Amino acid sequence: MNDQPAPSYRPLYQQIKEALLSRIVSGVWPPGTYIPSESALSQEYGVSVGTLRKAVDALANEHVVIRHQGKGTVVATHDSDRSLFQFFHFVRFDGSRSLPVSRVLQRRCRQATLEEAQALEIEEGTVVVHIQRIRVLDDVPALLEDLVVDAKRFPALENEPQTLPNTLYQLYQQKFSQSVAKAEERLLAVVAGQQEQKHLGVEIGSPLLEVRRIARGLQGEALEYRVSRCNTQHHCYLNEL
Amino acid sequence: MNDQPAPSYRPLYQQIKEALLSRIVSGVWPPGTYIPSESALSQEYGVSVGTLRKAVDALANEHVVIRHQGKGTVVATHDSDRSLFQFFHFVRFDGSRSLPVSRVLQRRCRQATLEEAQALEIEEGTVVVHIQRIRVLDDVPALLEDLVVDAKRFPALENEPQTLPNTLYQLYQQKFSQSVAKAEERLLAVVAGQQEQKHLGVEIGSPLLEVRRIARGLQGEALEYRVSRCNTQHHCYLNEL
DNA sequence: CAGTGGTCTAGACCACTTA
DNA sequence: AAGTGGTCTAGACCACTGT
Repeated sequence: MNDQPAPSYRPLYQQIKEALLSRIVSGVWPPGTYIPSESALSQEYGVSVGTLRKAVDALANEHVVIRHQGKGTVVATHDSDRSLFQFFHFVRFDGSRSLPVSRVLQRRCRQATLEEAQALEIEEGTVVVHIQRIRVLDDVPALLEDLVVDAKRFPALENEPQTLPNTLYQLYQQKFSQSVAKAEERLLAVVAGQQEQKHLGVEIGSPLLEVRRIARGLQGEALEYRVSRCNTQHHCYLNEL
Repeated sequence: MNDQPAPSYRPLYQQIKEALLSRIVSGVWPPGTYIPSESALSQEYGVSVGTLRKAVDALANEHVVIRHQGKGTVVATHDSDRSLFQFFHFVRFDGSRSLPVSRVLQRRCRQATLEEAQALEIEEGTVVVHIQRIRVLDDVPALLEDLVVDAKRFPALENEPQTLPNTLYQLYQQKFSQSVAKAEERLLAVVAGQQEQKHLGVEIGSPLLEVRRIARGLQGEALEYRVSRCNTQHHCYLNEL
């Protein structure tokens, strides 16, 4: 997405942005910690405050850090209110948000299918952790989700405590040091099968909204491939352009 | 969306941003024209170049203007490549874009339904122009679109030349001085009916992706309400987060 | 070459948070 | 009151576009 086309000239603030990012990625500044003040950082890097600000601005725009006037700049966590809905677009028809409740149906290791391998940019047959869950919105079982992650990147995820947190990305961040920073979603319409009939309470053949998401880390690595099938009788997917 | 909560303090660059915007809205700087240089504007408003830049930056971020290094800053038009795909999210499954070709099926004036009136923020029964068309992607009739606009805002739209341009928003801008700046889309899954069977060549009861879009002008006024039903056999809706 | 936007500087002051 | 990010200034220089 942010491909620089053979730069030949690289603005200072971009170099500093990457320097800061590498300190976040490497774990020097874990999520939730306040990074040094702008004046301190500008001195450390030997640049003006204005230039350093542009670097931090860029990170703030990508939700990697969050600024708080008077307090400081914190590395973003997936429990901060703001970040919660960057990846969750299902709302009531009037546009109001509703918090999902999750129930895990299945959790096991297996080999990646071709589709999953391509999405995760790994070899077909690589061992992945597969989790299936339903998500309840306003007491309606609205989504049936299947997601896979590379087992090497998330060791022993299948043995995590029985009650997985509602926001899985928080778990990825806290237990596996993997922060989801962006994602691509492909949406299409499909028909409900037996599984959806059973878990979502819809009739076989009824239309569902399918969302295929590739979630990516701070440096664009594919972390998770997720397929959600949603009953859009009571909720819809909202996108603002 | 950009609601300021009783500011009590209003940064200079925001005031200037609105001053610039009002000159665009009022037609002093129509779409496609280059606005004065940053130094000229900074002198006119009696602020520093840096402050004026922040104002223009804000407009550029909202795609109201487009900067061109070495040339100047131009008021955005709907034919500029960049702006074309802000509102068109249908792609092939590999993510590559494909240009739509449109064919108008119907065009007439009638009274707004309740749903349309609410979307357009007008009274139920107000006269609207209703256009129905199909859009072909890669030689596949992929979308069936129904859209309505307030007839008062778009006088005699129903009498426009038989061959409406492919990008309607370009027409809105050139003939009616209405620039679409942002939009909200609600996505859900529906089943195909007779109309979709006839025009999209899908079977009755097969699943379709329905997109309900409210397109808004530079100041947030609802300009158009559009419902698209898409056959997602060969294309999908792509969203990057 | 002149003119544009893009980067960078050094410093002042303001608004907000915390102690 | 001290420290943070947010605004604003005035000016220098760089990269890109036209003529």
